[in-house]
Amino acid sequence: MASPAPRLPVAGPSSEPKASMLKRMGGPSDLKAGVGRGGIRTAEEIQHIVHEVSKRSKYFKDQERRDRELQVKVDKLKGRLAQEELTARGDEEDKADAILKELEETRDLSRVIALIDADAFYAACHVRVNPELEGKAFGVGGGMLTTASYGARKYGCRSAMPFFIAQKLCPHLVSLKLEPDLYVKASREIFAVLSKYGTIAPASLDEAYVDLTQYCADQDVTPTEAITRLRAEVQATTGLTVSAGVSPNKTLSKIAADVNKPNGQFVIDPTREACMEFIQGVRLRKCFGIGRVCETLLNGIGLETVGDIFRDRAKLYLVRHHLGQSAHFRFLLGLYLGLGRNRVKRAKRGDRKTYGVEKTFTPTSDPGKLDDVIRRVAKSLAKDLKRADFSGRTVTLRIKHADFVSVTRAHTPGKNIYLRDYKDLVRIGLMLLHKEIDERPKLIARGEEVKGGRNPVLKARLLGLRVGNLRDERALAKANKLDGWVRVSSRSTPEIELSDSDTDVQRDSDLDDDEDEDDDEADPGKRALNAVMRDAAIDPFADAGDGEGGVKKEDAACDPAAFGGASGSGSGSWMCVDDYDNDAEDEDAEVVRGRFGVHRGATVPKPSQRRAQQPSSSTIVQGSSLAAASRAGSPPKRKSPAAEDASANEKGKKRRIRKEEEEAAKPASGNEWTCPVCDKVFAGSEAAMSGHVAKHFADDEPPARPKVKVKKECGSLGGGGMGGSKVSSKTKVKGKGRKG
DNA sequence: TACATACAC
DNA sequence: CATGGTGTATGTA
Repeated sequence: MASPAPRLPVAGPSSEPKASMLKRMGGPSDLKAGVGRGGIRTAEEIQHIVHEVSKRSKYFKDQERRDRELQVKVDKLKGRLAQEELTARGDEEDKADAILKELEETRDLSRVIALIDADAFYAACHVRVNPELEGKAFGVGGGMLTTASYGARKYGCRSAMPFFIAQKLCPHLVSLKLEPDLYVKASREIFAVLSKYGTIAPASLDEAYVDLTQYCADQDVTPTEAITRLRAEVQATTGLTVSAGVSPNKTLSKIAADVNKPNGQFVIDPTREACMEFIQGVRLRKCFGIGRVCETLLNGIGLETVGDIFRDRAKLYLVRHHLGQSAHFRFLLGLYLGLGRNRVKRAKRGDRKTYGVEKTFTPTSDPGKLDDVIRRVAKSLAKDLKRADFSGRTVTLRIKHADFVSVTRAHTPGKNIYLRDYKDLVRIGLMLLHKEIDERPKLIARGEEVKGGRNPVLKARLLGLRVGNLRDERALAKANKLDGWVRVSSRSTPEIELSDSDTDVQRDSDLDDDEDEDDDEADPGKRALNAVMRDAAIDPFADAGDGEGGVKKEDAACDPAAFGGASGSGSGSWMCVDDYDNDAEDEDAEVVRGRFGVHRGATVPKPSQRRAQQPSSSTIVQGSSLAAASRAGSPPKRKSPAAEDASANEKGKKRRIRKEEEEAAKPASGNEWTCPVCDKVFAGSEAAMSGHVAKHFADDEPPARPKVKVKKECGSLGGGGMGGSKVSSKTKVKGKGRKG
């Protein structure tokens, strides 16, 4: 901690901003954002402006809190390191070297993997349709910028930046409305071209991995020639430019794609030397899976680049159990070696684990408004589940308090109770929310810890629901050779009546007017596109089981084609399926695999259960039991708002709450649009849309022969971490279906 | 199972 | 005035 002595106050009451905060608030030094080049404003200027505009916001305060907590972590880590060094045995480097040697043996330079990334994709899509925009400074999206054109980036505007801040940086900045159809169309065009060069794995609307190995062999061309042709063809046929990175694995290609962006490429030769040389100087933050926290921790003990991992391998070894998941020792060593996964494979329908919807609104404490948000969210989620034909056992409520601190609360009605209907979701969502609201004052009175400040009245800025422990109704139906649609849609409805008497659901009808664009029949043009995409994306039989709805556990456990992905990453990981290719499949190798095909640590994740494997005879929802369970757990009736205000007063807090509530619970940003594939509504986020729509593309893949799925694998690194994955070695399922 | 955190896009 | 939404993975209890 030793924070620097305060400097002279600069304009206003604020003291000198901390460097970590400047960085946190998205200064141009954020390496991940890849800013730089040809800026009109200096980095300092941008940071200063952003800081000035941000510093009094609640968001900023929250970021400061996180920053402090992170500093504490760093200090702790430093302390541990110092302590470990006192008792070090001196063989730490040897230990690390032994692992390096082990990892080195898994190196596979045989494949040609490319990562293609469109340049300022959303902005480019607009320019394509409206050439006038060329060179102009504009942003796409309302409240939050989804993308900034290169013209705007020169001023420091970046994606994920709130528009009002971007405007401070670039006063003449223009904001364009999101037009999803535009992006989806362009994306499909791009992917269509990519597919001509090999199998692809979309990571988002504008990014995909392509396996060029076969293409290079067939055409007898070098990787450089292949990627040159590919990029030229994309530009010629779509009018959009893309950047690319090519190397023997996804890890390196991802980083390489950034090197000559925009409209450039970087190819790493398939030699150990080239791979290692390339990655040595790379800043840790540039590596997939190393986020701000991990970077900060590593910086704290003196590492800045990938090369430093080797230099400081003894240090890393000493604190290997305190690095957090994202910086797992083996993962870092693998990174240093330039290893990475090299299989390009699309995710399947069955890989999905949760469905969720969340909504931000202007912070409110009004119980009625909060209830309404739950209803809206539940409605949207129910629609998603129905359309996708999934149901789930666990419902998780997320509450983000007004101060940006969030909590989650989950409920699983019962072992065999699978939910998908609106009323069930609302009931559970409201139950969880009310419990939270009601418990809060008690906890505070008792002096216990609570998130979101000490006010007994809960004030939220976001509510969301997520359903997990999914079951693929479609696969199930198919496996049972039943008429899935009939069975599914008629089943879960009846028990709803049981809940109709519940006080909470009475106002469901209110909902219908106020929201939801169920108007599937709205825009004819959009409808046509929907149809096309839906057909392509949601093959009713895809993944439904090839006659085997469930996968036997043993099979699943041994499928090397694990769902791997970069772990920690959300949608990203989802698409990056696979595992580091390694043909040396023996027991020993198994112990060694993990994120890079290397298993980290001693923990071997257990094969996760296949959800489609439950006996189909179970009903989707056992109506009466659900209703009963729900009632049993239902919280006492809530106090009136007036009573809650009274509590607030006790606490000494004012009642200006009233005022705020007037307009509360309105969407924070007016920017809403609908996914052309499934009609899901978004609030205006490039990433959300990207991740979401890309999944439809992922689903697109036809069922590969009898396939076994696995789960767990993933090695990841990320965020959370990386997990180790375990892949078993023995079976190489290259195709043959197995199963008994 | 329940919850918190980290990460990606 | 003011900072999103969807999803995955992991550790820990």
